[in-house]
Amino acid sequence: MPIIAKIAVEKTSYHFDRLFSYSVPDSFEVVPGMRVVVPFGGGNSRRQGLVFEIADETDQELKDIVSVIDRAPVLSAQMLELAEYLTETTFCTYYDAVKTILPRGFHYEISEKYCLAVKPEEIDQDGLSSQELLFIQNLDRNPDLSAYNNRRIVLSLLQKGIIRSDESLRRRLLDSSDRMVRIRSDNINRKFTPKQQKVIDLLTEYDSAPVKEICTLCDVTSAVVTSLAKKNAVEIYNKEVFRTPYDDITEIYTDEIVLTENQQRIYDSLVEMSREDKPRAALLRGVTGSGKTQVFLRLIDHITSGGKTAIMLVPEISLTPQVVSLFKRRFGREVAVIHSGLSPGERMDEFKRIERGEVSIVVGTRSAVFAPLDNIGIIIMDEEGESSYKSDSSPRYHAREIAKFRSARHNALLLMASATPSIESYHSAVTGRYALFELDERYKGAILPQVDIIDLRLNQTAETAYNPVSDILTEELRQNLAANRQSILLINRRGFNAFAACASCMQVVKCPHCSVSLTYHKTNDSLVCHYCSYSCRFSSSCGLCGYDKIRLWGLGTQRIEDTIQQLLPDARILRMDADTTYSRTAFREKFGKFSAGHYDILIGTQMIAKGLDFHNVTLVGVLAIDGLLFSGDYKSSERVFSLITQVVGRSGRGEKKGKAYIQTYTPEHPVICRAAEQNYKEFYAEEIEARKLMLYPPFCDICILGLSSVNEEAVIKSAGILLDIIKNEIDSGTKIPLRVLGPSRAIIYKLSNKYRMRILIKCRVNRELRIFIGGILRAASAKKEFAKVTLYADINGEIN
DNA sequence: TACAGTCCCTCG
DNA sequence: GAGGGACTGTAA
Repeated sequence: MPIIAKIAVEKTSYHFDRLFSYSVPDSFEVVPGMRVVVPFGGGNSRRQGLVFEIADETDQELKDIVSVIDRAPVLSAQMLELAEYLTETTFCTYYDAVKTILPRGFHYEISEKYCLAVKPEEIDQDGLSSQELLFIQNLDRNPDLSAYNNRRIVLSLLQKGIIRSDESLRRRLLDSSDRMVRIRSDNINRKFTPKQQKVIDLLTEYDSAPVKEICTLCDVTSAVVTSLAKKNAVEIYNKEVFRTPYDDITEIYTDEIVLTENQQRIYDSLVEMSREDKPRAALLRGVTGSGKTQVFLRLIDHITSGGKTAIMLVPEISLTPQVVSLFKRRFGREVAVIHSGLSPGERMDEFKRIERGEVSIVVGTRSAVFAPLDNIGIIIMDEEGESSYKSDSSPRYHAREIAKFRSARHNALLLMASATPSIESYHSAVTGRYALFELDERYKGAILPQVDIIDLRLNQTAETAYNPVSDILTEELRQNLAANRQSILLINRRGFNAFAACASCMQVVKCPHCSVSLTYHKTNDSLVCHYCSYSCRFSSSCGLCGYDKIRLWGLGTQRIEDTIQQLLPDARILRMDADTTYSRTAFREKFGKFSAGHYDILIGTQMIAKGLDFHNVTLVGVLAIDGLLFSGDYKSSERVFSLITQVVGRSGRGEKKGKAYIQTYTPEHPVICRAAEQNYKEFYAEEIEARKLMLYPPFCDICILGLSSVNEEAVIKSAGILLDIIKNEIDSGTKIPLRVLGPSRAIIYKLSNKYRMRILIKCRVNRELRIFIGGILRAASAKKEFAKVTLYADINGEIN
């Protein structure tokens, strides 16, 4: 009975995706987790696939697997289970799930090339169309000719036997490898040429060696080794050389981590929880600077010395280089680092090191939650409320959900930590689903900064009323500068002015491709779209009314930099935003310089708010945060509270007490007030009431069905059809409780020339609901009206 | 009668 | 997303 393999096939679309069965020819050795090449669809085009299951029952005629890519599985049974979980919860195809888990470097690209199957003079020209003849002529000149655009011609020529396919797998990225040779002991008693014998002698001694080395030692060319390989006397293989990032750290610090009494108490309880050997979840809320990292290090020390492994998730590596180097310094080569800044090769190397069990600790961003570790004892998520843990492109997973799944499979402890946990997580903690731990004091006796609100409507004289930086804050900056201490100013908008508008007709200058206003950048005197990067020369004449009255309004980082420089000409100012700091290295370098005291004032967007310790910063100013409060998303309060708390937390981390000021036009806003008080519990109490009232998470889940298209009519029409499908499904007796809102325009209706609509469903996410949503997506995307429309489902993502 | 265009279905 | 079959309209 032929063996059949159930295979995830690449390049399928969601509405017909599933595991496809193929029969495995006897000559192939195939186990789950291996990648194979299979024929797919009517044209039997070659596709990659990954074997999920092997079964031996056979019900029907199946196509054969064409070839096997891997010699050993690239995904373990547990990782396959994880892939299945991803497809079910994020509505992606099986192969997309595989691609998400495997690093890019693993992906092959199948290129179908063709060559002539007969001699040119033997071609019967009369039997061919002019297009076919042209194809053959081009094939001669350009054998790489893509079959993609000429499918019909290719198929017809294949059928006539004039061309044949010359299939090859092209790997996007090759292993960094050395060609190695090893002896095959069963075959060494045959006769060899003198040169070959020399090689065999050397290899009997060393067993294996790099080809290069053998050739040098025996003074032969690699041809000798190759011919030995042909005789099956030796085997040539590739040795992988591992490139480890952050390898520059050589010294390992092993000194005892001293915990404060509170830290110790929490550590002890967490150790106790981890001993239970069943999945547990805990939330650690610790104010900025309370030394959560020390607790993490001790915990991981404990877990790994017990033979288990650990995953440490951080929101963004470039924002937290200190955490990484801390781990590297403590655990050395036991640590693998995974994040988006790695080259594909580096990523693949780290993946392999983890898979082979060469490391016991993985530190990384969102995708590190897929690290192929075995026997996981603990998963830690630092800054658990950060939005970067949620993927905003397919598959739209949340690292927290994946972490929960994995901790359940491994009976591991999941520890979430933050100064400002997400409302959902804190709710789970106070209602007892997670264990709750709190650290309300800063480490080493440092105290939280005193925070004052500056009401921009008051406190200003007539002349200074329109200054972007208030008199009080200016004076504080001056004093801090005089005292030789550093200051940080947060302004959540890059560029010089926030927008440009005509003073005559009051129209705001908008991006031609997006429904957002353009931001003025002084450096090149241009208006820039922060969403699609469109830019144009600034002109003061209004395109709509013709008057020469375009004026600039609002604040950006550049404007603040200019203003401060004028007010405090002696200050050394560093500006950090996406314009000045586009790379990881630029980021690290700038932070290093500021830390070393080369600058007095740091001005930046939210990228400066997180993670780092500056001991000489004693003043923080938050400018123009009001806009963020009204962004239309139910998470906006949470985001603003967290951002203010984090940036304010940069102040007074050393021995000197810190101060912070929040400039605002809405000083009575509860979120601003609670942030100024640094009172998370009160903020939570107010916010949870609002969520309950408005029926937002955690009191329900929100599923967004998003549609986008360059064709405005198509997107509006398909949104209507989507709503009909949902209504039909509900009428036909679905008992799932849910509320459907919309369709409505996305907050940014037009983005990069695509029109965007959405339908919002308030519901409770469970298996039944996911099947319901999956069914709707399948039903919709199979319809012709959706041909030009991109459709996706996102659960508890940002409402945009 | 031959074909191009279109709709719709399937993909193992 | 691509191929293929069935069906339809149209030119000769």
